[in-house]
Amino acid sequence: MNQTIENYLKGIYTLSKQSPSGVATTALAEKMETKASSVTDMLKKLDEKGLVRHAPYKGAVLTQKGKKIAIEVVRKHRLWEVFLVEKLRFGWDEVHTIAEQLEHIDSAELIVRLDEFLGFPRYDPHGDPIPDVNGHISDNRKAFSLSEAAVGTKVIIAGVKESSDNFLRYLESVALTLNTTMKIADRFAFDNSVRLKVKNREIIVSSTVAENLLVKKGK
Amino acid sequence: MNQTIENYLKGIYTLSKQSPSGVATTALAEKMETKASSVTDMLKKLDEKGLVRHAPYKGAVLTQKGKKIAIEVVRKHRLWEVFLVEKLRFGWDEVHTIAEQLEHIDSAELIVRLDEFLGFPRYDPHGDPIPDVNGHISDNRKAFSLSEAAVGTKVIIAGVKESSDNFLRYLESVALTLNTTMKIADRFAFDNSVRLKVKNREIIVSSTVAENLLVKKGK
DNA sequence: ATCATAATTTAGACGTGTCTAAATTATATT
DNA sequence: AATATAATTTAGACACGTCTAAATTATGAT
Ligand SMILES: [Mn+2]
Ligand SMILES: [Mn+2]
Ligand SMILES: [Mn+2]
Ligand SMILES: [Mn+2]
Repeated sequence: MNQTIENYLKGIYTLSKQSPSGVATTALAEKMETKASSVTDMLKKLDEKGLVRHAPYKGAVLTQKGKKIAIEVVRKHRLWEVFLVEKLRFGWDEVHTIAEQLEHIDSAELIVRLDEFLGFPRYDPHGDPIPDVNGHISDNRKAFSLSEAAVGTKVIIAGVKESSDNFLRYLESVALTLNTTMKIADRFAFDNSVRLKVKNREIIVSSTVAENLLVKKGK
Repeated sequence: MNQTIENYLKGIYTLSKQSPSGVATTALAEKMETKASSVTDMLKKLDEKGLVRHAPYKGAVLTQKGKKIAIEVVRKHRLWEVFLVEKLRFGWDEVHTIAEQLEHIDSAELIVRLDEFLGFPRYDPHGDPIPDVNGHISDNRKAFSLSEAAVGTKVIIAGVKESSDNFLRYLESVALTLNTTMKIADRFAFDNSVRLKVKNREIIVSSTVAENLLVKKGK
């Protein structure tokens, strides 16, 4: 299994959450930073290999075999991200491109040992759940978007919807990092921005930020 | 810089210790597990890129630029080997193929932090010196072959000349691992096999083993 | 239902790294 | 010095992953 194929499978897997009936060629092309015609070529190959079912003009769906590989890649990606942040002290905005490479290292035993070395983490540095060795994903966070949190409640940052480096760096700079507890002080009707109380300080975040920040109920 | 090129440069670098005037196409082909014609093709490309000087029929020599890259790859390979053995508890015979992949991860900052995380190791699990960040290799082991050690002297295992998995597994199975202290009890003239005293036990190793085991003076 | 537009696929090409078979050059033997 | 043999390069091909331009199919607005 090579890198290109693994990256395509992961891309299809990610996009299929939004469009379970079939991932569009154009959407996948954008995700993979390539051209639609290249995607079509690759989908044909993946179909021949039994990793994807590709109905021309109808989009692509992972087979069980393809999904299994995709989830394994996600597991490896997230475990390496934990390693980079917890052991090598990288920031959560710095680990994506490195993990993007490390996820393709081909050694099952390596991942078994890495998992153990890290203490069997359940979530990655962005709050995303780490699939177990059988590919099962259990997300116990009960997370919802900050834009849906009721005014007056306390919440804890549980993850991000969007994990672009820009967004992560913004959050880092205003000290809104994973597991931060905060109180929803206000939501302003005119632009849906949200005022938060974090420890001793207050901060107002835009509706876009609120939309993309995942929280869970706090005490 | 891609994997194939890095592997070729490393291969040329390793072989050039035996033949500094130029690495032969055939030798490189065997090392790279490919055909001589493929090697010729690649040497032409590397020459064009300024990484190698290739005089047709005369062999290949690394340029400064090529040597720099080769040594960086060696540095990364050996640091990852230390990680695998020291942190993930792999055996020294299990790490080569994994490090062969990890050495190509492209991130200078990653290696800086890995080096620090490992406590700036000077030698890898096979006793080979780890080049520093500037590509300088300092080998303070003063190691020599066990086959040259005088009878009656005490020596410490400092490394291996040949690091095939088979040889490493043999050494592991007879508990002749890095930093083991032993006394040269005898060398038998008829086949140059060597009797060693290690702690409370005795073991006889063949001349081939003695030839490929590096030792330094012990107390 | 027709037509314009957008999405997708196909056709033909290219760079990379590899191969086999044939040609060329170096080397060793006589 | 001529010749046999080994080493090396060249010629031509192929799989992979990509591209541009052209053709095809789907969609939705009228
Ligand atoms: Mn990747
Ligand atoms: Mn992540
Ligand atoms: Mn390698
Ligand atoms: Mn080593």
